[in-house]
Amino acid sequence: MVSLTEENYLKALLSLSNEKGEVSVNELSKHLNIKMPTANSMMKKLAEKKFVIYVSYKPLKLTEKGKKEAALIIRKHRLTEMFLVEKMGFGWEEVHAIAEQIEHIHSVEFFGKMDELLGFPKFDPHGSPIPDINGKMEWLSYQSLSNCQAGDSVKLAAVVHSSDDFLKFLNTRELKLGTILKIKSVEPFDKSMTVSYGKRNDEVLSGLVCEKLLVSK
Amino acid sequence: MVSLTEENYLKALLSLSNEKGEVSVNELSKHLNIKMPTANSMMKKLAEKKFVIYVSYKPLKLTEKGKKEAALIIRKHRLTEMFLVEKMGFGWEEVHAIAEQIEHIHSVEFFGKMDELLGFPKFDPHGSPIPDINGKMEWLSYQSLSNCQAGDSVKLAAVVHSSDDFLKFLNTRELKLGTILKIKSVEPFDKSMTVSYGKRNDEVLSGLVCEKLLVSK
DNA sequence: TTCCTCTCTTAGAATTCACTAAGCTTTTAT
DNA sequence: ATAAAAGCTTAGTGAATTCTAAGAGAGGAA
Repeated sequence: MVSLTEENYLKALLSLSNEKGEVSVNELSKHLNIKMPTANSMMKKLAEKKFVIYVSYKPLKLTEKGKKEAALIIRKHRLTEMFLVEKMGFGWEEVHAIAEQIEHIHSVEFFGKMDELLGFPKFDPHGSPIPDINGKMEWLSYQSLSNCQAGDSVKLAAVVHSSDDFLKFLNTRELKLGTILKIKSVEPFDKSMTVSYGKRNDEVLSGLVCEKLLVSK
Repeated sequence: MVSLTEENYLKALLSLSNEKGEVSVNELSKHLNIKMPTANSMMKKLAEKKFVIYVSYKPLKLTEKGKKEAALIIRKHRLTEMFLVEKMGFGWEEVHAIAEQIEHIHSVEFFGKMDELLGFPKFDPHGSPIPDINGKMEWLSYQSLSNCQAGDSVKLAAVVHSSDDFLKFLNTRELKLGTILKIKSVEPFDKSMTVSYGKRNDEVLSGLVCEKLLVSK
């Protein structure tokens, strides 16, 4: 049995996992807005339950069991986001907070039905991959728009760490997943880019925005 | 702020309210599967929050504030049940357990959208009335099938205390809300009834079943 | 190397919500 | 009317999750 609180810790651990799959207690506690000692004792608890490998003064690692558990929660979150957008008419900037709650619902049938009604989607409304029922997730091979050059023509495939405000900003610029961006120029000073897409010509995107846009060629 | 636990107590109090609007601590604790002292101390807490009128050794009463709060939770529950049946393809016997969890989601927009997509339904899949956004609920004027007589022709309008098993039983007999029942005879000994409806003639319904079927004329 | 700082851990306490045991009040039955 | 039964309350406990305060370890700078 995994409590709601434990689920949130597991999800955070997976999101924060770097290439090494390691997360510091410090990072974790900041991400969850809790104090370090709280995170620390929870890690001992999750270690007892074999979700986490905990060694004093060492970074945290999810076990395979922990990764799967976390991926299944992320699956529920992303399926929900997709359902809210596709079947209920919400905007992509509105769904995170609701999915954050619904991801904790215990009902295989409920999420199975969502999956089916959506036609077994592979990605959520923000372009993030939806793990399958076994917790397997395709890792994205997208790159940041920041790493592209003038002259490149790329497709907007996903957004990262998408806050509501950032998504609303993208709405005002009519930037949606699938949009083809032609990079006119890159300003070396602040990494801002001038791009054209759809009916819009020579829109300027700040370096910060470009970093958060993931594209494929 | 009302916790998930408090919400469950409030909902139970409203469901158990009799004509007088009174509920005993004993009833409450049995209904929620908790021990009496636990219910008792929660009642003191809810009394402090002005949801309940608590007087030692006297039955419990919801305040107007408490009734509204409870009705809004029941609203979320019943809207969810309707959504699961109408928009997601669940059977009426499958939705209670899921709605029991989703009713605690905090999002006005989420339930507003459900309501809209459903066309502002007045009743849930079991025939129970859905309270409006202000917590106002139309009280049903239906009567139990048990109170009808041979010769009566009535419409199945709702089911009470509908356990999954009871609803599955109704499925096997093709008994749905809206079905017109013609009462052929009533067995005085055990109150069982012989009824005809749709393509079925002379089906026998036990007294227990008849009690749980609410009908209109 | 030694010290400073950042990070991590331990200890102790608060809150919420559950329990058992035992005492008190009200109702019911004789 | 009184005793037994049923229901209600108080008191003390425990688990889960959070916190603050303070001590312990690790890494970098001089």
